[in-house]
Amino acid sequence: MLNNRQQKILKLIIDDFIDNGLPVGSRTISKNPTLGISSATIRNEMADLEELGYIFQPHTSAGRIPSDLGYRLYVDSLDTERLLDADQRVLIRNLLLSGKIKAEEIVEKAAHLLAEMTGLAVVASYPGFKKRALSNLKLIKISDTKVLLILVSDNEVVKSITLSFSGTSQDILDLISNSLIRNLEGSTIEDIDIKKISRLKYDLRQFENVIDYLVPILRDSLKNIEDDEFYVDGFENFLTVPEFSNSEKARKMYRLFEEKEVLNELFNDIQREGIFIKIGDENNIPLLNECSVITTAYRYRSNDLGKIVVIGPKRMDYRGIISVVEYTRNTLSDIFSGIYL
Amino acid sequence: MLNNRQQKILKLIIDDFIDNGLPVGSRTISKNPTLGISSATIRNEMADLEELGYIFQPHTSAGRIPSDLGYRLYVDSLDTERLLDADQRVLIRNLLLSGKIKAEEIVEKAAHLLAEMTGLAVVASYPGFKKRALSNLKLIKISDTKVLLILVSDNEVVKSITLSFSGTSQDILDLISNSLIRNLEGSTIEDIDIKKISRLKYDLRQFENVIDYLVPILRDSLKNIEDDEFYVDGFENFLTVPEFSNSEKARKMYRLFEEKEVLNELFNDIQREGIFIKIGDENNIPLLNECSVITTAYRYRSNDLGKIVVIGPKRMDYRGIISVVEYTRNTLSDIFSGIYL
DNA sequence: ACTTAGCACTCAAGTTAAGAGAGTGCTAAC
DNA sequence: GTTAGCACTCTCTTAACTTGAGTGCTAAGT
Repeated sequence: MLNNRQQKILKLIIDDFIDNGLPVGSRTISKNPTLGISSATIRNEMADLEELGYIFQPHTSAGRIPSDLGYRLYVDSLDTERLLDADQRVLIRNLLLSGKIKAEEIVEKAAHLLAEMTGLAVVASYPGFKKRALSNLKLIKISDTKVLLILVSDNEVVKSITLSFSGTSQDILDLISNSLIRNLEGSTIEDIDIKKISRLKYDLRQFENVIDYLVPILRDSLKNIEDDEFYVDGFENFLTVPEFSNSEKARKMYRLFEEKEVLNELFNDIQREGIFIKIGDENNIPLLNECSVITTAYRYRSNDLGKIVVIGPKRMDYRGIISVVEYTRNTLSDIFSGIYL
Repeated sequence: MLNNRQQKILKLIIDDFIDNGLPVGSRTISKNPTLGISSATIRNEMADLEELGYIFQPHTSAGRIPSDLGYRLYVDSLDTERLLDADQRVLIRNLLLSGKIKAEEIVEKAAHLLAEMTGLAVVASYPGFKKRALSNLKLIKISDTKVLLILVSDNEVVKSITLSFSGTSQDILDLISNSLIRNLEGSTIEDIDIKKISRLKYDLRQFENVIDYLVPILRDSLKNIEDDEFYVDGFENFLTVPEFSNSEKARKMYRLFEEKEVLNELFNDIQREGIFIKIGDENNIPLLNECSVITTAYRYRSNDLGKIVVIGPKRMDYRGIISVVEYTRNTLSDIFSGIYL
């Protein structure tokens, strides 16, 4: 489609625009020594590139700005191999490994780290909870009227739910907990149903009335468990992007990161481990049509995925960001595959 | 100090400025029928009010704007009795009582409600954890290498800490949990020390080596418990206040709400139940010297306080906001004193 | 001793005009 | 196919001018 020189010019235009944020003129490009052609020639090429839809002018007599299509070609032809230097690699790995015990905290930390290193907004998730098998469970008395139900999944996620449940001692709760986990262990959390819970009765006939009281409460609260936890970081970075410092847009953006459904929509698209980039209008969420969204997924143990989304203005340092995201993704996969233990 | 008419004029100026956000001129005030004096007279009075420091001009030939001192007098002489109508009272009470079991969720909800009703930023806290007595405790196995320590305080706050601790069965953890709670119950959480933990040994001689391994881990993790949990809501409201839509200020404000130390500083001033207002430079935190900060505390049971802070621009509807804050505070106090049970 | 009409004055904000600067497209020559 | 040259276009900045809201002060009225 594009000849070599056109590609080279397009790349120079986009590089310059990413650096400076101003429309790029023919003279600027012509100064590049590896090209050795005059601005007039560049103008001719630019006219062609514009006709093909890769760049456009914000107004007559202005330089050129890359279109979504232009960014697309640019991004697709980027070579990001081994860009990160050893220092940065060590930094990322050390920070992710430092002092965190809980898997979720590592993911949270990764989101923070990415936000800081890329200067963009980041959302990360930890593999879903409901589809995992239950590995432990405990009922803990917290007051005369309340009991805490703790659920532990086989990927070490812990969720707790407060139940309204009165007049039982911790001793009885311990017995019930033991019986429950014996009956439920290994079921996926979404598969726990009233039938399985009811098996309790056969174990603990002497507490039949307590259990009759507990079973519906348990069932209802299990229904309300949330699946994914999102870790959001770096929203503040949007406040300094000129494009978004407009107060109404900033407010909408803020809301975006607070709404679980939108985040879910964003995450549902991610099904594989590679790095995927959606530019401008390629995004399904209208609010993001001035943004680029970089997504990836890290492998959790062997068969589960955690997801990462990086959101920023279309004008971003794709090369640098892709390599940071990729290395962070790989490091998380490594950590969760256990190679650092 | 100020005669009746001056007070009346000052109030009119501030009311108008709060409504419109523009410097208030003498002609505007003179139109008020209850005053019946000409703009020239008002100008004279305004000159006096300015000399006394209650108002000032942003520039010569502009109308007047209230100074911090002016706002102070205005706020001190506000009468907020019974401003909230029955509908709003019912709304607040019902929302706070609806479907929430966990005390912390009620506080979180209250912060959200306040943010929505006032259009300002809100931070609320739940009574401190470390000074409370321990009421329950449980160790739960979450993987081969990790154990979750659950602590329940006598005010029903639950904290969990993940410990690196391997090679023990849930059965043994249950025994240890039982022994621990027997030895520690009633101690305040900050008073739990290695001496008290070590009593375990006498109870469970058969697991001495497990316990020797566990004790230092427990001690270290108890040190790292965080005291207060903050619920922040309504930051987004700052994005539409013209004064703060400046990107750098918005960013700083965002950071403010993320930094626990700053929030702690804000909360430490609150020691009593009444409504307190700090206007502009009355605030110790420099970033807030263009803001008014309204603080109050709700009573938790009989001897503990939870705190509420509302932050907005100095130009806010003090009357309305004070009454909403006050009613919410009272409702929380009522809920936690148990009168709705 | 207050109050008020009147007037000169000030300042911010909006409007207009001019000019500089960056960049383009096109043409004609190389 | 490339390039120098030139007329043209559009944004952005600056300065000058205008408008309008509001003030302070003075002098006359109550």
